[in-house]
Amino acid sequence: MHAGNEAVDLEFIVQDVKEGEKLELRLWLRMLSTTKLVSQEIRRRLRSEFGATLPQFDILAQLYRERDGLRLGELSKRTMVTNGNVTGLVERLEADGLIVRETPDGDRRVTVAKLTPRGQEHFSAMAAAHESWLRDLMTDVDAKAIRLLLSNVSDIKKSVTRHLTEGATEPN
Amino acid sequence: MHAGNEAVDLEFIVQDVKEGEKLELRLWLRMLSTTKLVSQEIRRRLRSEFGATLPQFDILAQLYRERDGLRLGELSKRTMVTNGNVTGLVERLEADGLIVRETPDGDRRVTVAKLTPRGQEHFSAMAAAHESWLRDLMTDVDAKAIRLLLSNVSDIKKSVTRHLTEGATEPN
DNA sequence: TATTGTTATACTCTATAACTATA
DNA sequence: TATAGTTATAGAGTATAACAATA
Repeated sequence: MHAGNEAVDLEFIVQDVKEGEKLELRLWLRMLSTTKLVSQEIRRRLRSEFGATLPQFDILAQLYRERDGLRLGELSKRTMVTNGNVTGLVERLEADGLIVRETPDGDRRVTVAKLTPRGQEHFSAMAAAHESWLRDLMTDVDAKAIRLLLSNVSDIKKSVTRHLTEGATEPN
Repeated sequence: MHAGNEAVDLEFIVQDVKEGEKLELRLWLRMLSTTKLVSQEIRRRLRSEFGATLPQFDILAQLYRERDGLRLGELSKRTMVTNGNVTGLVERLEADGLIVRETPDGDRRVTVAKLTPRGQEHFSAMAAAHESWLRDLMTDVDAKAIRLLLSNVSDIKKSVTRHLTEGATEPN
């Protein structure tokens, strides 16, 4: 796919320099395609085996770890889904009987969503399957690399978050 | 949020073991949330500054690097978008005057999509902006970590791909 | 007035399957 | 018969903004 042998060394150098200038871009594209690959598979399985979508799974996961439930605004922040769209997601999950909405005494503007017993059971099964899918898909990656990735991906997230929040609040 | 001090050590150990058993899951969740964070920002900027979506950007990027264009089936594979949906994406881009569809002589079933001159110009500007957004967002991550991530994320992708293709073809 | 959610809207993406034209 | 694309359909997600109820 590349040019003849005579030019290999030069090409290699040139390519290396070029790549060195776009490390962030290359990493992003690689993360994006990898995430897309895995997401599509996970979404497919969630739908066929549990009739759920990824955003729904995300909502349930948040509520599963908060037995007392979460206010919709908080749910919105944690899932990075806008308020208006959280309403729609929560409505579908409520229609499925997996969660309920309650208005606590004291502040009637507030709505708290929490899992029903059936929702807990259902999510528990989903989470177990989900975890085993991932273990299976990543089985060739050694634990050391995963630990490293965990920390490095966190660093990326921190960097991005910092730049986004700074940009929003107009820093010094 | 956690129990009293007496139980701390035990809890710590238990949690460590638990986490040790779910490294893949934790990594996936972290990658997913990071990707979502970045994607939302990139999508927002692509839309507001270029009136484009991420899947559209992806299509254009593929065509940009193949001056002679690509058959829609190939485009479908590379972007991980189904044939039918590629048709829709390509139609919108053609309506915007960024690409054209042509049927080569020889096999009239085939459709090749390629960038128009205007599409090349437009994408060139998008790609430059895109690259600088990412450099900016990831600016706090050092080059060494990025190089490491590049290789490790590749390993993940390979592992996932292997397991998906094996599963599909029923291996030995 | 500010906050919490809801409603409304318009688009795009996604998945699946049936279908047409060509080979 | 197999292949390349298209069409059709249904359902969700996403972003934005206007709105109602409550504080």
